Amino acid sequence: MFELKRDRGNPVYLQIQAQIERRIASGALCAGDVLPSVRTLAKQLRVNPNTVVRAYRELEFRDLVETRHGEGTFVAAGAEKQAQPRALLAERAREFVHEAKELGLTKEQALAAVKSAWRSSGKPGKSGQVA
Amino acid sequence: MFELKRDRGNPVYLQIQAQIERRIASGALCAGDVLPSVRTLAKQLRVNPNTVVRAYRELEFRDLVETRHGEGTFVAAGAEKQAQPRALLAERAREFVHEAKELGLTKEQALAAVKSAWRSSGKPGKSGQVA
Amino acid sequence: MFELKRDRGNPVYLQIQAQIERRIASGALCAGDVLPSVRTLAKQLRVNPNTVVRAYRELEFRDLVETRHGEGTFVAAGAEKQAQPRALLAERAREFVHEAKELGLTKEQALAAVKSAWRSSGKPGKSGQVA
Amino acid sequence: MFELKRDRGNPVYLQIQAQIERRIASGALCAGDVLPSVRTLAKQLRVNPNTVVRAYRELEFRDLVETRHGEGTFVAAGAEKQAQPRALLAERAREFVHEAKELGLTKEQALAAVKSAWRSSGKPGKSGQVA
DNA sequence: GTGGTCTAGACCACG
DNA sequence: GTGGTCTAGACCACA
Repeated sequence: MFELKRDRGNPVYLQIQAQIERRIASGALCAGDVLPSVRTLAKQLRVNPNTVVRAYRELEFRDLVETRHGEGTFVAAGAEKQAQPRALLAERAREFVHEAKELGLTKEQALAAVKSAWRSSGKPGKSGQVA
Repeated sequence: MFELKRDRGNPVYLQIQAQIERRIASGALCAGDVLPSVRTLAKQLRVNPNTVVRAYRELEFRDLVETRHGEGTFVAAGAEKQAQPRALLAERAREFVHEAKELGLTKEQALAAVKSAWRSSGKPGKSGQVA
Repeated sequence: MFELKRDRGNPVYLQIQAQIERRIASGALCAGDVLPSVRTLAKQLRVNPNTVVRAYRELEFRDLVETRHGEGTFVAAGAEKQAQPRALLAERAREFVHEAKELGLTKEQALAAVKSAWRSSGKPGKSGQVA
Repeated sequence: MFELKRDRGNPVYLQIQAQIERRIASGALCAGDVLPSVRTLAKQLRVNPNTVVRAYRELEFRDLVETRHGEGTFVAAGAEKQAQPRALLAERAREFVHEAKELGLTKEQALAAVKSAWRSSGKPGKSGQVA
């Protein structure tokens, strides 16, 4: 379900945070849904539980999730209002465009790269539900 | 000339490296061109000279630049062969697409985001062939 | 300078946070002042550095302090506006009164306890500067 | 009858313990009185019964209450001698004063805060002698 | 030197 | 079982 890139300059806990945020934004995770338990996710990602804890804590700080002691971590009510798909994507699009320009590519070339990547990428999970 | 984002999990020296690499790929920097001196660039970016040194050192290790003692740092001959615009962009496009799908967006929405970002982005620097 | 109580149900990192917040509120710490370095404070309090890091991070999240990588942790500009002495004390006063009432004490007895504690407590640090 | 604050670093079972202790100290609970049953209190506080059990167990360990199998939990004879209102309050007063000083407040300001909190606080429960 | 991230593993609180 | 706090100690990024 989750995927991590273990490279320099891409803290694991931020990757976890970002993925959860995107799933909330897409509606794949809805208010009230349980997140995987800290230990479960840690095991799944082959990561230290503390790293997951940290990701969850920051999401809680931002009111995207809430934790109930002894029960688990849940998507907070109203979380979908804070995690807007368009806004999250716009930022990434900006970065992508910036780099494409620095590489001296034309708009067409950049778009072609996206289309190509879209084709070769597998079908998304249940996020396909968004029209 | 250079731009830095000072946020968590985005090492400055990697950003410097990446920007230089992209300029080499785009042809904005050609074999034999001088890079700004360590001190100059450090001052310009308001960064510790050691950070620039580190970026240059790794570029040298990858044979993209070469330092000539007492003269400066130059783009290496053949650097453009190692820094392929398409390859560099493809990786970013993949990431972009992956996130867009996680956000539950359609291909059209993703492309629209790129087009929009392209429009609202300023003209590139001296990155040549972009009209 | 700092004091910790190591008892159940009083997380160390929260105590550190609270003390720093109170010093900002009192003016003992002003915008721009450096906090003790993570390692220094950890050693002073005989606590694990990570515990201090955690306290500092949450303060940063609340914009009470800001960290400059490689330089240190500083009191943020405008921090004094967020840390209001009266507000911080009012909450504690409420708790104190609640417990005093539960103990069946009169207002006079409660006030007497505070006066007595005030007398037997040492002079404060430089927080005495506030009139 | 009981009130809980569900925040970080304020174990529920300790809050229960402390409240019972204060009521014993105040005379609101006398030797021989029955405490609410574990299940009743658990339901009332919307807490897991085990948490109440734990609070009662520690009170029993300190000889403030005693459990009679099949009958319930009772305030122990002589409990009032161990739970002294003044002593319990003195500790809290010390903490309160310490924080007030750290906040740079004067004695008068601290006392005013207590008086104000006293006024705005509701009448206590059955804690007797408070007018 | 500074702060940042991560691991391994212990012990506590709660259901 | 769940999450929360803390430790000891490693390695990285930055000044």
